[in-house]
Amino acid sequence: MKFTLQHNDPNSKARAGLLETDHGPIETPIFMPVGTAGTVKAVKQTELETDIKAQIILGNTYHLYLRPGLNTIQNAGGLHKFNSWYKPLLTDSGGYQIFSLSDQRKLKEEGATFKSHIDGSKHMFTPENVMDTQRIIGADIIMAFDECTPYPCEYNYAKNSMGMTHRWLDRCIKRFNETKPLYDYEQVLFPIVQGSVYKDLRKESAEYIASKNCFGNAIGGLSVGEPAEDMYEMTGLVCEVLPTEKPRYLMGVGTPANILECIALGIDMFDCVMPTRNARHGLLFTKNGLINIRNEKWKNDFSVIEEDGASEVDTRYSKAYLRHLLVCGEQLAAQIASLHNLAFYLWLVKEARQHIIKGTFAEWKKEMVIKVAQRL
RNA sequence: GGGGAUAUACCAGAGUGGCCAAAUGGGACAGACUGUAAAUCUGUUGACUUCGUCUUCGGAGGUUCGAAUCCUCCUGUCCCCA
Repeated sequence: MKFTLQHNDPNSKARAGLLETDHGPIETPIFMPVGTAGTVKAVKQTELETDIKAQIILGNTYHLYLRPGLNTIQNAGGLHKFNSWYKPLLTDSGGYQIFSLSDQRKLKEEGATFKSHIDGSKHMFTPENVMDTQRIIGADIIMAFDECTPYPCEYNYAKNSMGMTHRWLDRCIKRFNETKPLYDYEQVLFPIVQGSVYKDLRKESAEYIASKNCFGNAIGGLSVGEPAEDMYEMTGLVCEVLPTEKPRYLMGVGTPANILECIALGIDMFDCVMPTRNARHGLLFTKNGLINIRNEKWKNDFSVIEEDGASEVDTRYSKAYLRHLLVCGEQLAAQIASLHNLAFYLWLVKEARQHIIKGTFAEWKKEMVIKVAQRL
């Protein structure tokens, strides 16, 4: 695997790069659609390739481990073969589920014990078995096992948690280095910076993570409810510390404006459920702002979803029709809206990349962050 | 023609003397959603300027300190028997 920095924006920390994997190239900055259970909800793989032009998607260790289970994934020959997605894959480690399923798990130095959200059965995740599991799933990029701290988070809790995440990282790296890919392509490990919203912790964590010299680095524990200003401050601070020549992945972010702001701070990779989940709930992202397509005002608006939209669905269907489908609870609504939102997100980062290459990113971004946050 | 049942807010449907501006569903209208326990969740849904006040439970009248609830008549709907 190889990461090449291609351009630096003259007026910000934004950069354009190329990440080359055995499953194909990824042009950064990039947005990675979330496909937790081996599927980007409501979107077919064909559509991911042709309509959305996704270059990499996510999977989740916790969910895939519980269902269908590792035997099935291994028998399939890994997740790429199982879900017929032959472009790059990234798996999250289950660290986020320590946060989101916090009432169903217990944390110890050894690892985390979970009660399955599906059947209540008990399971233990350790840095070692999470590495093994991600070998079996076979994502191109795998994530270290960490604790994603909640917000707000007491300083002492954040500090102790960060310490454990660091110790877990050492164990992840050890296990990762002791094992080999099960399939015939390379896998790389990204460690995760933690430290909540505390500058000294973030700096310490970033330095620790950087010292491990992994292929790329991630920032976690943000976009969990803190003010956007805190998220930007922490991201900026961490990007100052993380090595320039390696890809930086900001986990779980975010809104279109969040993404643009963080590209400007030097982030290369993003993922977020927002475009897909909000699509299913009727919120559309467009280059001119947000549309709650369920609102009555679209009932008789037969204009297309987005005139110069990035997806085929944008000019094929009217707002009134998509609203109708959503109000009726029709599955096609989720499909159209998800295609639209994801295509917009991919368009956004592609556009950002082109502006970085042209050197016009900063001014373009300034206008866009306002436009995309407007309510239509 | 005879007998019986029923009428409640946008719809369905509880409520059978005060705790009822009226349960619960649905619908409608709005909001939330950031490494997905989410095709989920929350709020509003008689009027007025909040506390509160006023007008509502087919219609008209009556009983009562007090009525969606009891009585009388009227109107509508449904069922059974001829």
